[in-house]
This record gives sequence, structure tokens and C-alpha cells, in this order.
Amino acid sequence: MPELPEAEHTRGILERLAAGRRVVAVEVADDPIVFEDRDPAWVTARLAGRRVVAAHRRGKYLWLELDEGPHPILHLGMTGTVRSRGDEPLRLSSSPKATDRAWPPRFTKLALTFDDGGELAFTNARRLGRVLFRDAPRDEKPIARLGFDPLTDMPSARDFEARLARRPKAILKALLLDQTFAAGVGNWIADEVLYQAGLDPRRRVASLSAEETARLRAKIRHVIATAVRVDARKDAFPKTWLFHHRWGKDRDAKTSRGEVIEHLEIGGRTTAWVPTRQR
DNA sequence: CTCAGTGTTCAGTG
DNA sequence: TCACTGAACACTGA
Repeated sequence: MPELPEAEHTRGILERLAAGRRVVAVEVADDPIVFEDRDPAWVTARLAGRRVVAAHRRGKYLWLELDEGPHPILHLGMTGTVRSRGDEPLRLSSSPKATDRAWPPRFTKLALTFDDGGELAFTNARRLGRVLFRDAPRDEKPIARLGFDPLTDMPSARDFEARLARRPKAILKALLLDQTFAAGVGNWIADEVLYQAGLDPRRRVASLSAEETARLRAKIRHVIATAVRVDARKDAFPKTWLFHHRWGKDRDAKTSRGEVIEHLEIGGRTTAWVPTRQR
């Protein structure tokens, strides 16, 4: 379920349940895709008995800092969740099922029990999520390559312009989805930012005026900060946001202002936008 | 039954 | 190197 706000919500769950505790039991699914070819025994041996120091996030990646490496990195993919036993999931389906309360939840890939009795489960229905182990998560492979995190490391206006200047030919929508540019922006956030900034998603970076660049930067920060502030609860997003209407897909989709929403495909992803507002 | 979807990576082309 | 496409991964809900 991830984009940055959901990942930050998940970081909170990890911090609350795991930080300062010791892992007393581990259950690992035999899933070479999610665990990158690590077998369950290897994963269990890395985690059992470890004390969790802290939970970190950069972009859509999360990791637990342990008292001894390697440290586990989580990526939720499109359908991953982290649940704590007894808590409701962030996104309960419209009609709650008995399986929503089952433990461990369906599609659990990794379940941890802590010395204070807390329990966490990482689920991944579609297997697009990952559990990776790294000695220095920030400085190694996937995380080291990420661009700025808009929540914690929003660049200055000057720095932002410099970063854009390195990608003059990039198409705006594709640039926003590029995790080596802005880490944590996904499909709906990219569309929301461009909608609020009034920019056509097909524009090239080099065509932006100074004022448009400033608007783009401001909206990246605003959309993410707002979504994080309400803990990624979609029903708490401002009613004027495109988000609520983007999948009114069947033709007559309209924003809260009555503007017609159209759909394009850019970079292999569906883009919702409002031609009368985005230039 | 079919298809697209809050994502990433890699191979291949230009 | 950069920009872009398509494929692969696998399940759910419309």
C-alpha cells in the first residue's frame, strides 16, 4: 500500500512495537522472491535474539536497526502491510472479513514476537515487496541510490533547481516517479502534485519557468506533509484533492470543483489529470 | 473472464 | 549516460 505517507505510518508501527525490544520468536515464509533467495533458516538466525534499536525510513524503504547487523530492510511493494497483533490495519477492506483479524494475517512473510509480548507481521499478497539484509542500509544498494526524501530532506529552492537542471529532457510525471530523484513519491502523489501545481504531466523539465519550478517544489512538500500529518488516512485528505476522484475512471470523472479528469499513460503508469487546469 | 493497479528492476533500444 | 519501453513478479476487486 505504499507511498511515503503509508511507509511513514508503517515506520511508526515498527518504532512503537519493536524499538527497545528483543526478538524472541521469528516465523519466516519460504519465499525466495520476497527474501531475495535467503532461506527461512538464514533469515531466522539473523533476527532471533536481536534487540531492535530503532525503526528508520527513507523514501518507501523501511529498516530496523538491530544491535548487531545485518539489518532487515522492508519494502512494501504495492500490497505490503505491517500489522501489529490486535490493531486494526490502516486500510480495512470495505466489508471487514474474519481474516482481517486472523493471526498471523493472510500472506504473512515474516512474523516477529518481542520480549514484551508484542507481535508484528509483514504481509505481502502480491510478492512485490522485499525483505533485504544489509550491514549498512543507508550506504548500500537500494537505499543509497535514492534521491531526496521530501519529508525529511527537502532540498532548498536553489538545490532543487540544480537537481532539475540535471534532467532537462525528463518528462515531469516520469521524473516524479523516479526514486533516484524524489524518494517516496508514487503514482497518486505524482498526479496530485502536478494537479495542485497546475502543470501538464507531459511537460519536459527544461520547459519549466522559475515560478513553475518553485510551485512544483512547494507542492511536493505540501502533498506529502499533509498526507503524513493525517497519518496516511485517505478519508482525512483534503476534499479538494484529486486523489478522491482519480478513479472515477468511468468517463465522467470530475474533481470536487467540477473539472473533468482525463487519463493518460506515461511511463507505463496511468496518469489522472485535469487538462483545463494543468498547463 | 479479463484487466488494471499506492512498485521496482533489469534487459534492450535509440 | 540518459530516456524510454516492455517484461517479470502474483493477487485482488471491479
